[in-house]
Order: sequence, then C-alpha cells, then structure tokens
Amino acid sequence: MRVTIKDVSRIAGVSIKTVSRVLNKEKYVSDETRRKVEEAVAALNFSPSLAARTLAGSRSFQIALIYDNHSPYYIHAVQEGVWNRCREEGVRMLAQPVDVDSPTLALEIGGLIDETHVDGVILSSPVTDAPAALAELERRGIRFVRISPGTNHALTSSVFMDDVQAADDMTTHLINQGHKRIGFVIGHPNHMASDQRHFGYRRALDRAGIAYEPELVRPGTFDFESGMAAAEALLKLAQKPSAIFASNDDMAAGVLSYAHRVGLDVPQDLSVAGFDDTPLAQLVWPPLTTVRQPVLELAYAATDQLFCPDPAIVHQRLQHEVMVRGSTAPLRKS
Amino acid sequence: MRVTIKDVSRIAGVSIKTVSRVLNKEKYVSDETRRKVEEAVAALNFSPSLAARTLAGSRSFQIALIYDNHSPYYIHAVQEGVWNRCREEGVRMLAQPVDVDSPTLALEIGGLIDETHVDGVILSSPVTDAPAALAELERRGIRFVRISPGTNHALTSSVFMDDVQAADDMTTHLINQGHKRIGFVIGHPNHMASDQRHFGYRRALDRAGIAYEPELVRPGTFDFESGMAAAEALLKLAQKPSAIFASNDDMAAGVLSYAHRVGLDVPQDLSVAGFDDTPLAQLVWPPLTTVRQPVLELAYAATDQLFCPDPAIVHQRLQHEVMVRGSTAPLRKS
DNA sequence: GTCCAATAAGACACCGTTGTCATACCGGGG
DNA sequence: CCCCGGTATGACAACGGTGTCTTATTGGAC
Repeated sequence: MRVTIKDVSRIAGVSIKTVSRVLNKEKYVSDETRRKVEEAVAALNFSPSLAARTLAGSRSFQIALIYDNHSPYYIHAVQEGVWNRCREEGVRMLAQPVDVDSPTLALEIGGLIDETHVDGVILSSPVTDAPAALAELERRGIRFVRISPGTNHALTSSVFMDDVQAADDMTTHLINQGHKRIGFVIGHPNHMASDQRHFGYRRALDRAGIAYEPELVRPGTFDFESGMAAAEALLKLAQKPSAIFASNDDMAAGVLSYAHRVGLDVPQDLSVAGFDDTPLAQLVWPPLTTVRQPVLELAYAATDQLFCPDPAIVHQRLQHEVMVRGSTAPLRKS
Repeated sequence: MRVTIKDVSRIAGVSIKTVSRVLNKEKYVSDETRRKVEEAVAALNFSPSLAARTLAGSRSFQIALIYDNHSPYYIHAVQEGVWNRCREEGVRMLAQPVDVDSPTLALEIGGLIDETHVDGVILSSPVTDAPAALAELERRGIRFVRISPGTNHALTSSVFMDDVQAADDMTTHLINQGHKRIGFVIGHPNHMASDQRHFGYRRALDRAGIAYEPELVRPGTFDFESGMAAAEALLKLAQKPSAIFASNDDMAAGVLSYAHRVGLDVPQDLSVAGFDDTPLAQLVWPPLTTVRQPVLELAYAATDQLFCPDPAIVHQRLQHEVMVRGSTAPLRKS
C-alpha cells in the first residue's frame, strides 16, 4: 500500500499537520520536531502525493513547457534547461508539444491547465507568438515566461537573445573577410526570429555600404531541403555569391551539401555560415561557422524567472557568440 | 474560478455522479441524459481535474516516459511516438530524463511513481536494462513496457528491432559490394545494442568466410568525436580498411569528417555506413548509407501495449531497413 | 507579576472527483 | 400478481494532503 502522511505522523509521534509543515518548510516547527519528522520520512521513503497536494493546496508543483518546434536539437536543449531548474525546485515539468497553427490551440492549452493545475508555463518559440495561446494564458491569470519571443509583450516576462545583432555580427564577419556578394537564406515565416535575422543581415550590409540585392536573398523553412534549394538558386546566378549565410544550421548543412554535390570546395570556393550552433554544426564537413545561441541557458533562465519573479528584470537578454570554424574563409583575390 | 463537475451537473440537471459516469463512458446512462451532460460539458468548456480523479479513483491518466539517452534525435522520436498514442487515449505523458548510472536511480523512479501515481511506464534504452529501475517498478507492481531492451525479461513486455540482423544486413551489403577489410566502430558500452550490432557484424563476416580482425574493430561511445578518433586509428593502419561501418550515425559522421580532413574521397576511397537513420544521415555529405530504425513506430507500439495489453504478443519486433545512400560504393579494383 | 507577541502544534473542514451502496423503475417468466 | 435481473440514477464516504482557526507555551517589556 501507499505510504501516507498519516504513517509518517504516527512514526514521528506528531500530528499530520506538523508533518505537512515540515514538508513545506514552514516556520514555527521546532528543530527537534523537524528532525523527528525528517527521520520518519527517510525511514518510510515517503513521497507526498502530488494529486492530494494539488487538490488541497494552492500549488501543483508542476509547470508546463509548451513547444512546437521541429528541430530536435533545439527542443532537447530547451527541455534540458527547463528540467535542470525544475529539479532544483522540486517541481515536475510537463513537456507539451502542440501544433501552433491548430485552430484548437487555445482549447488545448486551456484543457491542459484545467486538468493539471500547473503553477506556470514556459512558452518556447514559435508558440511565444501565437495570440490565441497568449490570450488564453492571460485570461486564466497563469504566470508564464517566454523563451525567444518575436514580439514584445509588455505584461509578461521573457528571455531572449538579440537575433538582429547576431545576424549583423555574422554578416559583418563575412564582410570583414572581404566578401561583398553574400547570399542569405531566410528562415521559416512563422518564426519571428526569421525576420530579425534577415534584418540584421541587411543592417550590416547597409553599414558597410554594400547594396542589398534581392536576388541574393532566398526564402527557406529552416530545414535541410530548403537550404539546398536556396543554394542551388543562388549558385546558378550569373553573378554567384562568394558566401552564403543561412538562418539556421540545418539550412547551412543543405547549402554545404549542394556545394559538395556540384564540386565546390568549401571554404575555398564558397564560404558558408549558419545560425544556432546546434551539435549539427560540428558534425558536418567542414564544421560550420555559426552563431552560438545559448538555448540551454535561455531555458534555464526562463524557468528561473518563473520561480523567482524579479519585478525589475522582466526582459532578460543573453549573449550570443560568433563561432568561427572551418566553413568560412577570407575571399580569394581573383 | 474553476469549473467543476458540480457546475456541469447543475446545468445538465443531473447528479454529480451521473456526470462522472458520462465522463468515464460507463454503462447505465440513458442516451438522453448523456446528451444533456455532453452539452453542458461543451457549454462550460469543462476539463476535469486530474488531481481529483487521481486521488479519488484508481487511475491517474498519466504515464511516464523514462529515458537517459543523449541523442536528441532519438529522444525526440521516442517522445513523439509515445505522445501520439497518449493523445489518442486522452492520457498525459510525463517525460522524465534520468541518469542511468546514478546510485539513486531507484529512489528517483520510486519518488516519481509515488508523487504522480502514473498508471504505467515506458522505458527507453538504456534505462531498459538498469536492474535497479526494473526491480523498483516490479516491486511496486507498475505496468511497464520497454523500448529496445538489450536483455530479455520474461515477465514484461517489450518492443524492439533485431539489431543483430540489422548489423549483419549492413555488413553483408558492404561485403556484396566487394569489401573485405571492413572497419567497425562499436557503440557505447552501456547500451546492450552495442554488443548486438558488433555481433551482427562478426556473424556476417563469418558467414562470408572473412576473418574477424580485432585491429579493424574500435571502441566508441556513440558520439561524433569517438567516431573521428576511431577513423583516425583505422586509417592509420598499415593495411587500411576500404569501408567503415559505425554503430550509429553520429559516429559515422565523425568517420566522414576525418576522411574529408585527410583528403579521402567518400565513397571512392572509402565507404562509410552508419546505423539509426537519424535525420543527420541526410544532412551530411555524402548522405549516409545506414540502417533505418523505426523509432517512432517502436515508441507508438510500446505505448499501445501499455494501454492494450495483449497477453499473446509480449515481445513485438519491428522491421529495420538498410537505406543505401551515397556514402557507400562498390570496391574499386586496384 | 502581568500582558502581549512570537512560537509551536493540533483539530477540522475542505479541495473535486470516484467507489460503493441504496433506491426506483421497467419488462418478462412463473 | 409477484418476483427478479437489468437499467438508470443519486447519496455519501472516501482519497491524501493543505488552509484556517484554536489553543498552549514561551520569554521579554513594563
């Protein structure tokens, strides 16, 4: 049978309520009593029922992580970061995949909250920018923190990196290497970050006095195939780019793959840059020059904000970093 | 405030218990009453509290997925497969990462079960073979199903693929292409599958009358770096292999990378094969010949077994497939 | 010595469901 | 006409904790 607080209280020789106090680290418990209770808990290997605590109390000791992101690396890192912080807090994490385009998104999220009574929610991009989701959470007055939202939302906390600056930095890096015709592959249209990276690319060109040429910019969907297709289009131009900057690593891998296929040497004939610094960046040849996005740290920080709301810091920015590896090189004089 | 069964019962004009009956699809409810209740549920957008159901009833409508696998692609696929089946069943999935080598593994799992009252557990490799975990689950009499266990365990269900045969098939494929000196990179020692793939490699060689040479076999840990290190060792041998078969795709990517680094052309100078058919296999150049492991299907089938235990089929095998891509080619005459 | 605030601990109702038992109605066999 | 099993529904006590209120005991300020 299940071990309950009642059993613990009997062993410790105190009331049920006192055991509850110890469990919840409340004040007004003598050291002596606390010790006895803790011993009894350890002896019986007691873990309190979350269901009962949830029902009786005002907390559920659970938070939900809601995501719809098709990059396994990204999700994996987010889950790990959130989980790391939850574990410290003794709180369970419910990982909840959703379809951000589903017409029933709000209903699903509402149902999740009603069923589980979660104490808070972490939203991962692109769910961070689904109006239906945000409205539903606000309607219910649930605390939530967003990881890398694309839009600002005055009322709620978020944790993010500066995508514009990061794309600007990478573009500037390529410019500094002498590249002037730099191709760009845009990300998936439903991620706000796609716009921002695109804008950063443009801003860097502008500052360097290089004209923005639409033919050098191709749409993509954050996946390998779209990267390959974009590379094909770019490299068939009359005036080929000497470098291609893709908005994420998967697409950069696609660019790399197409370059190999048509016999181009990377980085001698073509420099390739990615974005995200997923493990993939170091699994391809040559290893990708890319922007490190501190996903794990973002997720951890977001969860921390959920647990320890600091009214002063509502929007927290974490630093990115340009990782220079083998896929980019100075432009050869020709 | 929260919408409760009481509200529903009032609107529908029936007792609380009758609403409960409809929710649980019990018999002995008239069509008329059922309709009224369903309408009230829809009107109020009611979702029952899992905490209350868990506490009062004998089910928690939750299962746990316990894993410790550092391959994001693998975990992602497992989560998706389990979740797909859970969603059909109206059951929540608790994704629980653990450290399979932790001395407190059993305690953690026990605590998870006590706290959440999960109705069942899915174990993913390598937790499938952690004696402490299995003992704890059995001690508590919790139903569980294992995905790709390395050991047979008469008492419990499992779902798996034939790793031995798969490695045998891949090795045979290489032999059929004319390769005789085939390098092999073993997987992580704490995964039983590593042994099995190794054995399959050996069995295929044996059947083809090719001697097993220990110098052609290198240890690895399922990660990129160990694949690269193994490739270096193998390609520095006096008599180099003409093909290398790595026990997973990450290590195969490492082999590929090392080959590129030293200027070898794959597959002309060296054939490379992987295992798992993770998305990575198609993101590298050239795309990897590998064994498709039906991870999503395995996870779905495992969850299905948990929900619909079929006493007849306790150990269910799913089919693998050799995916021939660009990284292998017939041996050149030299 | 008295009074009060801070400390310490218990009694008891209650959280929102399900399990069990009781009750009432219906149609058919004896 | 009575009895019975099957059907349909409700009353009420659990489930295992927490919130609130009450009570008893301190130890210092006056």
